[in-house]
Amino acid sequence: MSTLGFERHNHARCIRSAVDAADALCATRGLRFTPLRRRVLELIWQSHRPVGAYDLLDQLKSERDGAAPPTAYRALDFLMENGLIHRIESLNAFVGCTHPDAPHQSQFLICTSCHRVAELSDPAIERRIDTKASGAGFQPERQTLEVTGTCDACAVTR
Amino acid sequence: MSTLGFERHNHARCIRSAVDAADALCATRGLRFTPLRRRVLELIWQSHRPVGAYDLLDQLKSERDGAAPPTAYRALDFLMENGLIHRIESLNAFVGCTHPDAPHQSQFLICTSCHRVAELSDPAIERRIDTKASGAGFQPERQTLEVTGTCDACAVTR
DNA sequence: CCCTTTGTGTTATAAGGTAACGGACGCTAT
DNA sequence: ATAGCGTCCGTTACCTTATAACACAAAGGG
Repeated sequence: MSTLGFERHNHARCIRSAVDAADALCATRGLRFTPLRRRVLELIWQSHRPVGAYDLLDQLKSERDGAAPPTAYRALDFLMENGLIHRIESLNAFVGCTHPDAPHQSQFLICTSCHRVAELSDPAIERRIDTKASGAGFQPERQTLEVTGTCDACAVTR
Repeated sequence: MSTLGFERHNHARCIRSAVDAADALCATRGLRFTPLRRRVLELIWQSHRPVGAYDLLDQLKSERDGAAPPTAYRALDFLMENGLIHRIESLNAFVGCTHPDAPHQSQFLICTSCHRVAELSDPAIERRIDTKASGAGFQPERQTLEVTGTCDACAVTR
């Protein structure tokens, strides 16, 4: 199995399960998963590549009249606050979260060749960073880890 | 000693030594450390807080005629390429590198209260991330680790 | 059914970043 | 010394990303 693990997965199912999970999560927490928010989450899940807010906005514009930057950003804010998507800081872009139920820090492998992204999700690294920061007298709240490089699918192709 | 360790340091010396180090490094590598580049490095080192490109530009404008965005960005690019400054991705801002001689990944503690920043510089974490990524078949090239939270000086004050 | 809260439409503007071209300056080799 | 070349910087224009502020609509609780 390759790094980012996207070779043969059923992506339609992938999208559906992400949206279903979001649905359930919002129901549980009493959050309003409005049509706009749902649609934005679907659009983000169209691929495993991070999506820029304005790319998203272009799609929204073609679907609903009067979509403007705040239309996109407000939905993105909601999705981020509730852990349904992550922001890739080094790309100013957004990607679906693969396990929104379990709280976790942002850890990503980013392929500079195919631009796909995978969550690393390593609790050991997370703890280690936390310990190191705390040991220095710092109270850590949020971690952002972004590793750029080449995924093995792309490495083979070269 | 507190987290970010800035209580009683002589900041004038701090700036001077950073610029001297840059000077030496450029001499060694045959790079042109022009007045503009030197000045931008000095401005970035005015504090241990990350500086936005446009804040920098405002200062440049007051010092030299016709400073425009490319004036700032070109100098910033040079300084980054040569490891003299780091970019804080989550803030779209730049901060001086505390040890430009030793190649290392970007690791930062960022206080959301005083906005000061310190390099973590933990080779063990760096290696561990590298190992984990490689183990997943990914060829890592660059790491960005940014931890936001509260430094102990700010924690006490609350 | 009214009221409050939350979400969205709309306009405007702020903040961050790059492309492209021309001229100036500093090398090096003749 | 100077011609030629490469790098650096000035300059203009423009693009991308993000937020502020205000008005209206819709949802949900008494």
